[in-house]
Amino acid sequence: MTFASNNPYHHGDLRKILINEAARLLSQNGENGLSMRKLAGEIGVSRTAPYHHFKDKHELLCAIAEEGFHRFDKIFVLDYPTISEKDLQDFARAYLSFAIDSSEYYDLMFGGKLWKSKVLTKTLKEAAYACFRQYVEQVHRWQASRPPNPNLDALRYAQVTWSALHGMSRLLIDGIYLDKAAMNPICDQAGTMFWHSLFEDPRLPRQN
Amino acid sequence: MTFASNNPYHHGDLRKILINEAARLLSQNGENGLSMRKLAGEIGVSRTAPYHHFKDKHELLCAIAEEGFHRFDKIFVLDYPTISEKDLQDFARAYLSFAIDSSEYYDLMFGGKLWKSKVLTKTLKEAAYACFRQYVEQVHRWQASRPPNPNLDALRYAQVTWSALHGMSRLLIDGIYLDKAAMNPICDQAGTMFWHSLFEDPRLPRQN
DNA sequence: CTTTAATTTTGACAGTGTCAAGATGTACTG
DNA sequence: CAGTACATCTTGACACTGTCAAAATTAAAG
Repeated sequence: MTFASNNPYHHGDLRKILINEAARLLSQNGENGLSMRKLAGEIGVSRTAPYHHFKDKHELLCAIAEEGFHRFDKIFVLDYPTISEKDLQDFARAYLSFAIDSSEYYDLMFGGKLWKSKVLTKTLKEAAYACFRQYVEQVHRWQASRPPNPNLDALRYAQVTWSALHGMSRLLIDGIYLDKAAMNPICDQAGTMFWHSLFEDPRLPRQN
Repeated sequence: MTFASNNPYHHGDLRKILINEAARLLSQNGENGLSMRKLAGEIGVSRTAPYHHFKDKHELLCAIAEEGFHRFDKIFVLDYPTISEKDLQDFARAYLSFAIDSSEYYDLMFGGKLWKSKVLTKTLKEAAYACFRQYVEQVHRWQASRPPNPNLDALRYAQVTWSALHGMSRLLIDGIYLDKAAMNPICDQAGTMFWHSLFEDPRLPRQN
């Protein structure tokens, strides 16, 4: 008889403990502060114990990233009845706030370290793509809330605006070119650009 | 008397050889394919020989990144007499082409690995910031070539558009959300957005 | 209780970055 | 030329990493 609802392991639910502790070490000591051995030591278990719950260090990181995506996609459920320029600026702020406040998660979720390997966990891939799909749908809803710009391909728009948010996040997190103190005006600028591309009036004369 | 113009070392100019070979290993075997020991072995020198030319592995990587920036900023010298929408799209293509074709350089130049450490080589910092300054000046020239949008802050605009290019590069290189086959339409979309924000006519009625 | 399977540990291996001491070669000084 | 000073390279060592194989421990099933 198991001694708790679902504790089929010696150590309680070691898998979950590993993920939590790993995430803690990660956000405390950064990328290089997390090693399999230190993680095991911190929990009080032998060096190779984690390998019975995760094939790899890679697989552990995938699990953490997946958890990150589940937290992240709460950002995309804000569908206002009608969208304003300020709403887009606030959306940018929300995206960047997550990226900065949970930068260790963000690094994992959108870092080449995981993605370049091409062997992402199936569940992680799903979580990641669900996030983007949700955003594309959001764009469709935004488009529908006003007389739409017929020249706008929603997918391309989603890709470019996401890229901008991602680029801003990366530059801010890594401390390249962008200063965290300037986050608000940058978000304003981005939101404004997003806004005008969404609803740009096609009857205007093109200037080129 | 030295036996060549500037060969004060036993091994020829080992420093330069190290940088070149390191860059080669990097673009051939990727980030993890470059270790100090393998690098030394490949050149045919002992494991710690490189440490007399670079204090750190970090410092070696800084040197490579610096070289990358010097190649990179050739992209920003294209100042057309007058700028068109297509020019901006082509500029985006040029940026992404460099990022993708020299992705190992790009990873170093704009990767958290170096920047997060906060101890960048002085020369690398200068090269990196010179690149961005050059772009800001480019934006000023673009603005001057037409009746400018008075609502536009050139610095903010440069930051956001660079972020977009950087984000697109990252997503493409890492294989997240963006597909390399779709690079052209994505660049078109980005260039169009950049264009309309640059010269948006302030006399138009805002729709919000 | 015995068998089976799940879980953890110990020991080992190859690889990493980097330091300290010594060896070797090069360049300048008398 | 001799001898000293310095730059460069090598050898040996240390602590750390991810991960495998085999043995030991514990829980579950028959």
